[in-house]
Amino acid sequence: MTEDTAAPRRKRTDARRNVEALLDAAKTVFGTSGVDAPAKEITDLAGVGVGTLYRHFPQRSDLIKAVIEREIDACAEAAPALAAEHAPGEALARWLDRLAAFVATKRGFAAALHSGDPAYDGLSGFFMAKLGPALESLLDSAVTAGEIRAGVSPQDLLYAVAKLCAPLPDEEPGYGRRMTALLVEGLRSAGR
Amino acid sequence: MTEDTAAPRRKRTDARRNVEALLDAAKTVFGTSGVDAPAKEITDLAGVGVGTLYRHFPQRSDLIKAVIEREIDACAEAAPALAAEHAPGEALARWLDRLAAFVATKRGFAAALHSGDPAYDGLSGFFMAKLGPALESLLDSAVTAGEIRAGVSPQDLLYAVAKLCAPLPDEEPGYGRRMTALLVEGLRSAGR
DNA sequence: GAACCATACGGAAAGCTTTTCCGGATAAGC
DNA sequence: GCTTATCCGGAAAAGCTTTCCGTATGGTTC
Repeated sequence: MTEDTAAPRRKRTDARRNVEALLDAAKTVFGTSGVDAPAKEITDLAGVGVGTLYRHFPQRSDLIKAVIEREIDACAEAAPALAAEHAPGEALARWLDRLAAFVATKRGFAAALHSGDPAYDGLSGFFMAKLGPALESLLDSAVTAGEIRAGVSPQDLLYAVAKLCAPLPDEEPGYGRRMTALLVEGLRSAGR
Repeated sequence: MTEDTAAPRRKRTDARRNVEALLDAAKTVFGTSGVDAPAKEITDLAGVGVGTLYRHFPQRSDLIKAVIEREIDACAEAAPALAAEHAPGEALARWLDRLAAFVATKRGFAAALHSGDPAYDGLSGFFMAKLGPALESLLDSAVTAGEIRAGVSPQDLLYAVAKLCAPLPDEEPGYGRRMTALLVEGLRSAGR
């Protein structure tokens, strides 16, 4: 039903450029001032008017979603490279570490996920859809190589890491990683 | 340094009544419309003007914090009763279940905790301060009774349950509890 | 390379929410 | 009952997101 053959027109270049500029600016601002930073700050950094922001991202949450989805994509895309460069078990460990770092660093991600705002309902689905296959492939390889016990669901592991590594105000550093390790330990023993 | 002896005057009764009404109304509204519900909705339900709300809770987040802290208190206070009525291991299990239910049910709690807003910085500290001792006592009893292995830090366990049970949009029901069980499993095996 | 027009831009204004302010009310103490 | 510190209520201020629309501009066509 999608008519990709009859593409009527290409999107204007300035429009595409502005979208990129907005995403870049938003990523920066979210990093420095948090996801609650006023939209003005983002448009100023991007050198663009507010109207332009809302043309491309009708709601504020759309921009946040887009920034996060971009980073999830980057995380998923890191898997093949790791699989090619390292032994299966090592590749899995490194990827999980990258995931943990992403979740721990991007405070806005945890905030959006737990906000309860319906606008972000699709986010955890996207997270799962993109990262699930990536993790599954790494997991399968590790299991096949006998470096990891079978019986671990990629879905469960993904959520668990995402949740455990979400940063809390005054928690000791390294908590997320420690707990993740403990969880994997549990999964191994639970695997019988 | 606190001069509780020289209490100059008692807080007016209507003031205290309004604070209670506001907390009750807020709890209800947060439950039905979420923590992002407009303040107006709360003051209307409490039968009070906005000015009154802001007199007692200078910032919106103060009200949210107060509601959450109230529930944390209730959770902590449930521990002694459970300890009195059940065997140590059972009491621990039931209390953890209550904690899990609290975290899973009160979406606003997870949202506040992960929001990144400095206004909620003290919240995880309060959570730990109130619930840590409660859990520690239950844990100690269970360990002493030989029903639970030693080597589990109350702090780690508390945070882990809080994080794992925080609800995500489309996650399967029971995930939090399943993961918590897995984690305890891991802690047991890690206890050597 | 000029003219046309669909598409995109910018920023002013509207719409909501939170937060402040202050004249008027009312418990508490005498 | 009178006094006074404290509190109440809601109107106004402030701040943010979102809408709107006249203007500008990239793409296409001749």
